[in-house]
Amino acid sequence: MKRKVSLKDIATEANVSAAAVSYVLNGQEHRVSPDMAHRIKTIARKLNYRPHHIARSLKTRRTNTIGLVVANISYRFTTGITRAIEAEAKKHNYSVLIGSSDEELPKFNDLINVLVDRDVDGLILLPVDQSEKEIKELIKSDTPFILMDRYFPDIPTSYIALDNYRAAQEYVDYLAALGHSNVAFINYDASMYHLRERTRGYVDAMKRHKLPANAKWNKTIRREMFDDDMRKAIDQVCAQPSEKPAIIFASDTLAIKGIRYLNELGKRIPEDISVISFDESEAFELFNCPVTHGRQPLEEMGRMAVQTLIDVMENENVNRQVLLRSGFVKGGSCGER
Amino acid sequence: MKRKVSLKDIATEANVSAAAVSYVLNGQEHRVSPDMAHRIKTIARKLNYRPHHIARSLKTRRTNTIGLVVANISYRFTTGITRAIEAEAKKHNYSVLIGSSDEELPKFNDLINVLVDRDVDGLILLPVDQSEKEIKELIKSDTPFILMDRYFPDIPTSYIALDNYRAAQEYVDYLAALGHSNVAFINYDASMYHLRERTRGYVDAMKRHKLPANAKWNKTIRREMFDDDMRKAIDQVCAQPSEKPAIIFASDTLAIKGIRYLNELGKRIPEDISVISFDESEAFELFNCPVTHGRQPLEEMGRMAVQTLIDVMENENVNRQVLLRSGFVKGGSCGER
DNA sequence: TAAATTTTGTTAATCGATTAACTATTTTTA
DNA sequence: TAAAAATAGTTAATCGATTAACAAAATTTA
Repeated sequence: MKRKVSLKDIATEANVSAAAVSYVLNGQEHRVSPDMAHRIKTIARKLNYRPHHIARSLKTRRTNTIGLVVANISYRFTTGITRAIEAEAKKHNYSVLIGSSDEELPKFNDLINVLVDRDVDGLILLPVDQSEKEIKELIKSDTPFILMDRYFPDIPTSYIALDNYRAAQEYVDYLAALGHSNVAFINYDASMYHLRERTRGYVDAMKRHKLPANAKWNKTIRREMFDDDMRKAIDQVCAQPSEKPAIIFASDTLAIKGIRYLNELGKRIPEDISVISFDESEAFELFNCPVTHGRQPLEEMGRMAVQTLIDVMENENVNRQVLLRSGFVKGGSCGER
Repeated sequence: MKRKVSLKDIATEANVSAAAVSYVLNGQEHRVSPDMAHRIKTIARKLNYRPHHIARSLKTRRTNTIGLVVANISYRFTTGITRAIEAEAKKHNYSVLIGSSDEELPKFNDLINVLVDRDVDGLILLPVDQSEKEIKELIKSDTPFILMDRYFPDIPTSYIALDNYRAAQEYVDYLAALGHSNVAFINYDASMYHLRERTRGYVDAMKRHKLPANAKWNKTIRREMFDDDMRKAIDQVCAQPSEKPAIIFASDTLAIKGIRYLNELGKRIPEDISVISFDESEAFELFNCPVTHGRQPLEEMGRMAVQTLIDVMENENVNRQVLLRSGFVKGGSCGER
């Protein structure tokens, strides 16, 4: 690649010092005469000057880059949130470096190190299960960061997340209002707080409606026994000799697998069973019945994440916790129509 | 953030010059005595030295970063290829900066400029429709880059893509072998070469089988009239008073929309009509019939893309064109079983 | 009018690492 | 043993931009 035009080239051409050029090109015009400012800007444009970020960063200690560690690049949530974050970052003149932890702690750590090594100015993290220790280390290291989608209530960090507790309650309320009294909840058995909040919301809402939320209805799936556990859970829910049941799936992956098994069993949705999924999925597109599901306010999350991170970067003691309300898309999978 | 440990800190502590430290830490150990090399490495480890990429880049003019411009971050193809590229890039000690053009030419140009401004060492591009001019400019600018998935046969660039011509023929052959003689092809009307190759493959294969590939069967959809054109195309295909037809959709988005409309029409797949999709989609997951589709060799594409780009970066006159063979996943949407 | 202030610049150090060019010492070769 | 070569380092310039500190000239103030 050819060498680019440098500040000095402009300075030479304009017969002034490099400092003057730097001032003019960085909003410090008032330090030189209007004439000179104009001359420099004209020449810069003529030579098609592009500032050399690297050199600037070396001096300013800022790279105008933020690091984003997502849980898995192929989640639907990821693509949406990435897009929103990049858009907002661009507005503030930041680029985004993305890494995917694939939900694995070692990769998560690696990525943080790589990004910090690359001198990102700050980090937006979707922490993986069991990463509390790492997050605490990160606080100590003085690296500006915020958590997103997932967080640890006991660790005082800034975060932007969904109000999962509230969303879960709303789903139960919705099903209860439709006359359901047998509402199952199928969740991963992960220790992640945002997932536990979903279960807590379910349980509390069921109690409030005086409906059962015991082990018969409140199910967990181990990732390493995904298929088996899912089958067992659904078999048990369907075995209850009572009125038409409903299942709330705590994630899209759970919903897809669950609905597939319900299909295998010949259960019709919503005639034989109602279904709600916490997240949406492309897989619902061609399903014979539109699936009622939550909708994460991705744009808003992305926007707030970037804005909050910038605040944190600019002011060490910013500490902001945001819980956003989930949207709710009524399909037909609860027999709505 | 705290100041990091610098080369100089190590030099001071070890009582040697910074140059010596630099040599030792960059595989030039032979320039100093084993003793000293050992002492320096010990101290570097003790102080937890992390090289300052920015400073290094300023001097070496390399950032060890490659830029990737995808067509749309939410395509399934994108997530897969991104993952593959990042993995391979990491092996070669490169980071990846990603941008999404959303199939829009102005965004595509912007992104290239942003990435070049950020001093990426090279670019992997999925060019958008009508971007020939920009690609030619890029060649002139001496920026190392390769094209991926899409390319322009008249522009001498390196590229990694699918053999779309061949894949389309294979689908026709497959349908013909199943006894189909009415095979429709539904494609976008875009001018992009990789899409035209799909149509060309279809037409040539139909001719070879002495089957009709005229306007009745060979359909195009305008993006700006997507729904209308799709309905018309499918209505016409279904209106042909003849035996059971088949449709090959030239992309997953076309397939999803098409299958939805077939559903609306009450057409059963594969009883009333056979369907093949060029690309796979998550949306097929919950469809009542597994959809027969192509499968792009993502890992291989990503690997070859990074390797080729590195070759191009290291050696100006590398010019490599690679056409990979698509995979083929037989579902049941052609009445296979 | 003299002092103080503002305007309009410049100079030079600096960020952290790389590397060509050099020196001094030791070892090898002929 | 003298010359050549290898070994073991160091010095100092450099990458491109930023910015504190300075200085000369012009303008304002008292």
